[in-house]
Amino acid sequence: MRDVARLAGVGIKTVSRVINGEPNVSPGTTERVRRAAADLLYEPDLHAGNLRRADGRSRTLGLLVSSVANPFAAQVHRAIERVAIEYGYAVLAASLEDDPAAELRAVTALARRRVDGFIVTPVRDDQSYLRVHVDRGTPLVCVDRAPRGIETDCVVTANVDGARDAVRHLLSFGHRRIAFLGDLDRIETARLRREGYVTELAAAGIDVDPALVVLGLHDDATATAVARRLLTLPDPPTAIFSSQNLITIGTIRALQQLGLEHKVALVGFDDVETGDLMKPAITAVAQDPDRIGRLAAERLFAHLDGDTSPARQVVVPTRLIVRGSGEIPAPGGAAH
Amino acid sequence: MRDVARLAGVGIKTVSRVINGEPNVSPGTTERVRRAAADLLYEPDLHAGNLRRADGRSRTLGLLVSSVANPFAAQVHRAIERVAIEYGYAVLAASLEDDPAAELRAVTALARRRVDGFIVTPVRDDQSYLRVHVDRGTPLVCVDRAPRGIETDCVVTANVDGARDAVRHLLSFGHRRIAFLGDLDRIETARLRREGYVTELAAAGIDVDPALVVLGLHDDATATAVARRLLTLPDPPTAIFSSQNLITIGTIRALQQLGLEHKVALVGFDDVETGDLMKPAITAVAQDPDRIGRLAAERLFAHLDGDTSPARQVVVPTRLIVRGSGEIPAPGGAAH
DNA sequence: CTGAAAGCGCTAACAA
DNA sequence: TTGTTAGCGCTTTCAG
Repeated sequence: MRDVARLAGVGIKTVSRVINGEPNVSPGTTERVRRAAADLLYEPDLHAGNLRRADGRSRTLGLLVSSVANPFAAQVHRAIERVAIEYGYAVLAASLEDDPAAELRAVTALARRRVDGFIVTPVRDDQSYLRVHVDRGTPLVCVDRAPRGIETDCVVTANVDGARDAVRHLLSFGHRRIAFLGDLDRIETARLRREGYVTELAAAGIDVDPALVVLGLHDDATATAVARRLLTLPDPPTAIFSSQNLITIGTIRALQQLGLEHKVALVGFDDVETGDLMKPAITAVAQDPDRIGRLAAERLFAHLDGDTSPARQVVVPTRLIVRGSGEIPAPGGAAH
Repeated sequence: MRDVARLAGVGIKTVSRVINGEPNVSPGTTERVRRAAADLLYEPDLHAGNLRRADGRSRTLGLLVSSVANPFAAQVHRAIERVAIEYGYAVLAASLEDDPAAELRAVTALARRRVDGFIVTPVRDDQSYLRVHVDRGTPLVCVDRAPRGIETDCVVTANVDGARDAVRHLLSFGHRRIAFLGDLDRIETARLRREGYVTELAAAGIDVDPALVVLGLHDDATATAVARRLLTLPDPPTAIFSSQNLITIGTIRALQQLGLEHKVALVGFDDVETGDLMKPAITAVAQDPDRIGRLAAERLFAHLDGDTSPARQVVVPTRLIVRGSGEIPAPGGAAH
């Protein structure tokens, strides 16, 4: 910057003014400074400026997700990035892979890089440790899962309602024996979807058969094995509600292996891309990652802009996509 | 930091030493400083330190990809992140959406944040503008596409060979009329895959029928329309090579709509997730995003560690996944 | 083993 | 409209 000032024949502060578009610089001077900066390929150091700048903003925000490679998280990420760019922000993203220790490490790493705000998918039992950062003026918005131990804005999918929709849909095709294949129960979304399943069955006056409920699934291979076991039970389910993408894929594989894909109904939570290309096409409860990401980012920037309204939870509705696999009627069961 | 020093009853430099794990601090002092830092919830400011630190490293690297939401790019991203974490690095990612202007904007945004290195998927015709950064000591590695106008390390998929494999596979099932559905020709990977298609046909003594080659496809809806048109030609192709994920999906849809999915062979470049669940299951030339990302990151850190070996291009081989759609023989054609 | 002083690149506050 | 001085939080250098 000093070099630019020297080359332009001005003081260093004038360069600063031009760089930051501050007023009270004559057009001629502005032009000379610009030219000098271009000649020297000068690139201002944002972080150096922040050290002294009144707002001290790094114009960078931190995002913690399950994995940047997870399609749902990646779409949320993209939506956040779109909003961030509008505000001149860059995004530092970190993958947690559902590891509580990783959550802590990532927050520290981002805090040391002085991100202006956090968007976090909670993994730990307790997010109260984040209060320090919020109190210091680094706002926090949670996505996909509600935080615990701290009151903060949060944007989540309508997990319970979505699951109820799925189960109600299956019930309407006469199913009474509906299996539930769920993820690790310590994951909030998994718990809520199971809750929706139980609630909707109860509302229909059906007792949950524990033999048809399997939790703790986390990958498609295990899901396939479990689905195969359920489907070869003496009294098998006539329909399956799979509560997560990989589980749905594993279940489809099991159905195909047993030649049951046109006999046993299936509704998955979280849409399977290319689900419309399978036979039968997959009926699914689709989430709206784009909207979730956008809303989360907007809440974050609202806080950065000084909004101090109380914490609120935004619930983004799901959409049932009817494509075939969920409309297979129960054998001998009541019609639609 | 001053507060921590005061609370611990030591000088500010001693705090710095403890924080950075420098030697020559007595265990007792170290402990007092640690405790004071914990009490005050002190979090060192990485950027402030870099201002004076000899290596001036922000321990942050910049990644430019087509889109963080693109499954291929997201997997590359995750692989890079894994290596980055080993080195104590965080990743600033930006989506370019194949927009040349976005490439420039993103590089500037990251340069101002003083990333220590760039991993870039080139979009523009020319990357020579990046030489400034390289000369200043910010290494650059390109992924997925080769850079132009600058010599730098680069990790890419074996596009030509992969395409040749696909076409050779189809030829071996007696096909002579093989259609090519390609992306925008200005995208390097699209061009190379077409080149592989042309080369392999030529090697088999077959002239390319221009009516069977369609370029400029970028989404599945257009691909569906184009595939339908080709398949309803008076003299339609007996096999299709689709050169990109979305195009493959669009082509499958067209085949299904026309009831031709078991009649016309299909091989796609870039594996379709859940391709094994379709009927027929989709034969594909799979890329290896994990390896690509890992290798790119390793090259970058090698440079950061002082490696000054000349620029080299690393080509990551593809793998043909045989699943069914690619093994449909040509009608009346020679057998396998 | 420890601390004081200088300065990294920049902006705030003020003076000219 | 412009420049000067101080200082952001930290590390370097060097003296104890």
